[in-house]
Amino acid sequence: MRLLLVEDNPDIALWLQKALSASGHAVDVAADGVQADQLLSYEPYALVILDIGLPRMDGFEVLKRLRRRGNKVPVLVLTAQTGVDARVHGLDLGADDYLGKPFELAELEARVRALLRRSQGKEDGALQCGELSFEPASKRYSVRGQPLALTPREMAVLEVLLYRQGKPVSKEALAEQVVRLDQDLSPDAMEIYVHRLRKKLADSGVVILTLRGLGYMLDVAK
Amino acid sequence: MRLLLVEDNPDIALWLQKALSASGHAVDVAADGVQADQLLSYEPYALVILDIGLPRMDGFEVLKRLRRRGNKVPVLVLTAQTGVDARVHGLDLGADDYLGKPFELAELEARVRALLRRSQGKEDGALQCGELSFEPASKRYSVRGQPLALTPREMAVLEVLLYRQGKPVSKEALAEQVVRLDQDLSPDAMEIYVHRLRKKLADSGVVILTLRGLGYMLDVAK
DNA sequence: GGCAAGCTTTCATTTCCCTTTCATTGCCTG
DNA sequence: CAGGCAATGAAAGGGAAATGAAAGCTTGCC
Repeated sequence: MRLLLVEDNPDIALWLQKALSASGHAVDVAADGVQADQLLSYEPYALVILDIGLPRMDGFEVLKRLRRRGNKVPVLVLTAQTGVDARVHGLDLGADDYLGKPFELAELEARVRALLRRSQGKEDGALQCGELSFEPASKRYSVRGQPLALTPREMAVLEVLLYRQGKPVSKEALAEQVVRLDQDLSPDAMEIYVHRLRKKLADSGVVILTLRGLGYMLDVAK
Repeated sequence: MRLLLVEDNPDIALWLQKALSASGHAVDVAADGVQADQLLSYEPYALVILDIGLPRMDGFEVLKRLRRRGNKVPVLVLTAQTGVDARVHGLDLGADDYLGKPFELAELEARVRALLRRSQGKEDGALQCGELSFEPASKRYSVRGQPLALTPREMAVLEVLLYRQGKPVSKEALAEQVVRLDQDLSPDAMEIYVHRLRKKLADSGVVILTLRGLGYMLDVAK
């Protein structure tokens, strides 16, 4: 994972950079707020470790500007200020975690792991295939940002196909995933849903292929 | 929003429940740690207010178990212990904010608002959607500056929809956020509130869409 | 060609949602 | 304390969308 460490004290910066590199991360270091702000506006990072006391632009300002640009990257704030007010301030600005100095290296590493894990977990929230994307949390599909109106059954079928994109799914398997155990549904009904889905997905950059005798497969259109 | 208040002192519990209910929240009360732990494992809350000194299981343990289950609900910790150690302990366990006893009611309410706002990923004080705006501090809705007359239930429903604007909210989820545990309300009643809200929001530039099978969604009118 | 698998349309049924009505409750006011 | 009023939510009827069976048609494979 690629991290940005924003820390003006060269000793601490070097110490943390070494430790985090040893954990297998790629660590960039910014020594002041302006430099951090610039890096963050065009480089993609998986995590930011942000000191508050910085030359030229303080950490709160860096954070505020970051969030104002709509960047959702997880931010771990480091600070010597232990007051609740400072913590509340940081969290209100969109920090994801907070660590007061001095801290144990082990604790920092644990929090970095936790934040990365959490943000990775969020990403399995957005399934994509070609121009089609799916948000499991809200059960919504969209094509190039345009929401796609699907019926519940259609959503269920498409979801299964999406999770197994590039792999064939038999009609029987589909039927089992789509209805509850206590219900009875002929696998032939899948043909109807696939038919309706194909119409609605006509210009979505995604197609449902038929693999005769095997089932259906979601794939990007060519 | 539906809150859980965990407080063993009946006087304080009643006082806070009344105050928070007056702010338009649905407030359940748990009088000991075990009860709180059980409620938190199967009821959805938007916020937890957690006293530390509790019978049967202390607040730290409740918090630890809550986070271990992966529950991310915001937690505001109340405590008579003013030491930094206790505070750090609570925050390390995953508390989101910290308030020492005694406290002003106004401060508690402010922190509750801040946590609710932050947990929804919003940064502005006033929630907005199209021409409709909502002031959390005073619980007032207005359209183009004109105040909107809503009943308490209508406000509660609209608030939930507003916090999740652009995302569908099922009737069941709505019902759970709008009423307390000891109340009984059929999800079908949501249809009535939505119906009444739609009439009152007729020319507000905001519509409540029906996503069949999914729920309702607040969106700007087109 | 023949057959099986899949495609498409039709349509009755079911499910979900909208809307109105009305009994009940709690609060305000005289 | 009575009467009025607003809020609430259950019930029921109507209607639109979703569903899935049936049946005829098309396509691919031998």
